[in-house]
Amino acid sequence: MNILEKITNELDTLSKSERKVAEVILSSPSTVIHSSIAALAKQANISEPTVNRFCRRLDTKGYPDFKLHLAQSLANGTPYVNRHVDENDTAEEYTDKIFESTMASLELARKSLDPSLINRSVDVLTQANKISFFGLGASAIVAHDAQNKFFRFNVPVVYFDDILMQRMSAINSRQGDVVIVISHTGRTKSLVEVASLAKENDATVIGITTKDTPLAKECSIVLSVEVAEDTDLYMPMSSRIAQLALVDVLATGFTLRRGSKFRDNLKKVKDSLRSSRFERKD
Amino acid sequence: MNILEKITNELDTLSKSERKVAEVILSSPSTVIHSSIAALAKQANISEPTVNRFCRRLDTKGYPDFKLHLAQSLANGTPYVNRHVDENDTAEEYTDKIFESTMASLELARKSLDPSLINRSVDVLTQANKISFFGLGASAIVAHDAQNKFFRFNVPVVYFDDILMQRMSAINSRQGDVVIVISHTGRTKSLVEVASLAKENDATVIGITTKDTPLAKECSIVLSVEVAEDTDLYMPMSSRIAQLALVDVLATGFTLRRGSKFRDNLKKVKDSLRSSRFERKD
DNA sequence: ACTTAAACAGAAAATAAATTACAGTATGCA
DNA sequence: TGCATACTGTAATTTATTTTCTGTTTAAGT
Repeated sequence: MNILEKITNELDTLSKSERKVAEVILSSPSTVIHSSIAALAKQANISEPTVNRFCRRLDTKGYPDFKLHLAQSLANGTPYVNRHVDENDTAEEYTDKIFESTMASLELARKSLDPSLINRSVDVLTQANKISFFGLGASAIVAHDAQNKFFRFNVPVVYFDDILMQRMSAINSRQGDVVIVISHTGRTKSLVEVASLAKENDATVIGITTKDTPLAKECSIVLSVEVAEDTDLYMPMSSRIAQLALVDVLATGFTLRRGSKFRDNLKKVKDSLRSSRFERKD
Repeated sequence: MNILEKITNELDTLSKSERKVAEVILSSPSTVIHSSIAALAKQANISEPTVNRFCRRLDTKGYPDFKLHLAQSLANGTPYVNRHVDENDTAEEYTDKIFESTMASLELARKSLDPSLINRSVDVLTQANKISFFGLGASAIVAHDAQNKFFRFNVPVVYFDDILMQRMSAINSRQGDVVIVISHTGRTKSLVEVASLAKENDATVIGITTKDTPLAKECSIVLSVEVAEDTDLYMPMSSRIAQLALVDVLATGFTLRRGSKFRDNLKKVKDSLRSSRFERKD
């Protein structure tokens, strides 16, 4: 649908010169929609017919038609593509890029999720005797957040970001318990061990991780969250946000499954905070 | 903004022939974006220059530019809107809705941010002697995450989600210290007090919060993150994700400001984790 | 009702843009 | 090494858009 995504997807089927065109377009799509084919060709240092061939390869009728598609893709507020931050970006530029990349990652994550697995996870969670969330580093934050959410449901829930506590907790788990292990890489040794321990003790292990990883192998259910690599600045960025959104999904699924009476509970929890806050004047 | 609306609005300022053009366009805009100026002129039974004049009257540069605007208007308005989860949604439905709402919130948050304030915040952060992140509840997670990030920069950074520790830390702050206080509502009493204490002790207080709130009043810099209300299920959802994205922005700004040598540091931090992970086979 | 200026509309010319046809060059494979 | 296929660019062609200019209509003022 979105032509920018399409360009990104087909980058490797393009020829050398066509890729130059693609790069120019991806780097500043909004400029391109106001350029003639000649201007774009010059920008990319290639000839005009190459631009035309590029357009056709993307199943458009020609350059004007391509621009139309591009304009439509841009119209949706934003091109949600991963755009890399550049050394000389202004605050506005890097802010935009980060937000856009985050949105692009969420889009990708959503597509990679399997609803039937989410459904099964929610099943398992609603029937759990105890729910544990384990994560380390950036994923610890996600686990923490998950606890914060599920705690409101008045179900037994714990969260640990300490590997010893995680091990002890895993060893004490039993059938009917659900252990959710969160790790983007799926390769953190101690977490894989924890998952394995929990599994040996008959807990249901749900992994929020990347598929085909050592951790995924230890899980009863793998909720695989695909995320464009956060290579840029050596920090986990999009991965944890996608994981958090997934936690929201699970929590929402949980409340829906529990029915409407249950939701009154949530209101009570929320209302309990009132006295800790300054009143709103309006 | 939307050119179709604009045409409708300006119908009466148009001349007779131009109005014919307008009518043809309004009656089937999607055909028009694939028509040449000649085809459209013929359709409306007027001459080509008239179409051109019509386009200019709508503040476009000419016919091709007009088509671009039209195409954008036709593109599905806003793709990412807040869609409320419904009682009977399937897993797929509520997953999609939550992800989309999250993306919509990010979009909104991005628009509401003032780049110059981000720039100032980054300035202040790079020159800080000490950086502290404070939050409670869902915002504690954001503060925790922020610590996790800034810690990698090898700068003195602390995070507290305990109100006593926050108070003590705030009282011990001094000029040159930066205190970042995170609260979606901006009305949590103890956090407002902490901000106030820090301010009295000459720390620079940056608030990640909503504008025009008691907390915002206590801050030297307010990074206001606008978020569509999370009323649905009585849980903070989009707000914390937008805050996290903002933390990413600040962290990124920080590394950019510090220059390229500095980034080698980050790589070292990342590499230090290697031995804790299972090797990748590929 | 007539005059005059302004706005309007279209024909034709000029310009600009996009596409095609073709030819040279590179690339990979036998 | 030779052949075939796929790329790429130049130049020619076609198509599309814009400008200029001229005749016409419209409206305001006398």
